[in-house]
Amino acid sequence: MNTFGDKIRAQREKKGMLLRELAAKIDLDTALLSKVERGERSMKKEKVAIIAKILGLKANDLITFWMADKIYDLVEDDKNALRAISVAEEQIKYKKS
Amino acid sequence: MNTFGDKIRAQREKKGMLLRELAAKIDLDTALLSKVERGERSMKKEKVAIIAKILGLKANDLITFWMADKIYDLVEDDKNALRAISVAEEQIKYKKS
DNA sequence: TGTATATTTGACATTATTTGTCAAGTCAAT
DNA sequence: ATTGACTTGACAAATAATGTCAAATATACA
Repeated sequence: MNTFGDKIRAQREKKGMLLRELAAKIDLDTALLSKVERGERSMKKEKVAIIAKILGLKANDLITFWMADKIYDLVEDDKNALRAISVAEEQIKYKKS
Repeated sequence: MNTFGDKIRAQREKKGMLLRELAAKIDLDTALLSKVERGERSMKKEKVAIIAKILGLKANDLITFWMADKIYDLVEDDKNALRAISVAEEQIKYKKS
């Protein structure tokens, strides 16, 4: 799953921006950004808000997709994935209360 | 959050097993197992099924808690945690279909 | 065709995080 | 005060994540 990469690629192209242009703006190697957009690599969380600003996307949305991809990578090959997600959700909800 | 550690400590004590006994059986340093039980450290996923068998717990349940803790650690300090979990859940469900 | 530009690929280097180890420490019971 | 069980903290080793570069590929088009 690569929601995050898809989002930024779509928005970058919508803005008519080159991969290397965006890479330069966020101080990331072009090759790495290419991999991030295709979901082959992940990028550091602290760059997500920066890229959101440059692309004119909501930082919270982009961070959400970034985290969702991380969660997906963590559990995807396990049959207990949905149960684990559900337990984690309860833990978060409990913490909030 | 430390569901996994709590589960194994509770079950170990229920069985009257010493920390170092369990540690020896699963080939883990006693100090490390102590930290795992208290949630200060995580253990490798491949040891989870082994420890489940020794303690007489269902491996799938223990793995589920182990993963839930991992997800929790990943998102806990972010306000988008619940949204991210929800997106990941959809991704898993979508993949299955 | 062939050249220019954009992106991708793969191998490798660097850095960060996780996992493991040990010695010394605490604590409770005797 | 000695013993046994566990904990703590500093450090080491192993693994994973991130970054870099040069070469490969692809696409447009003169």
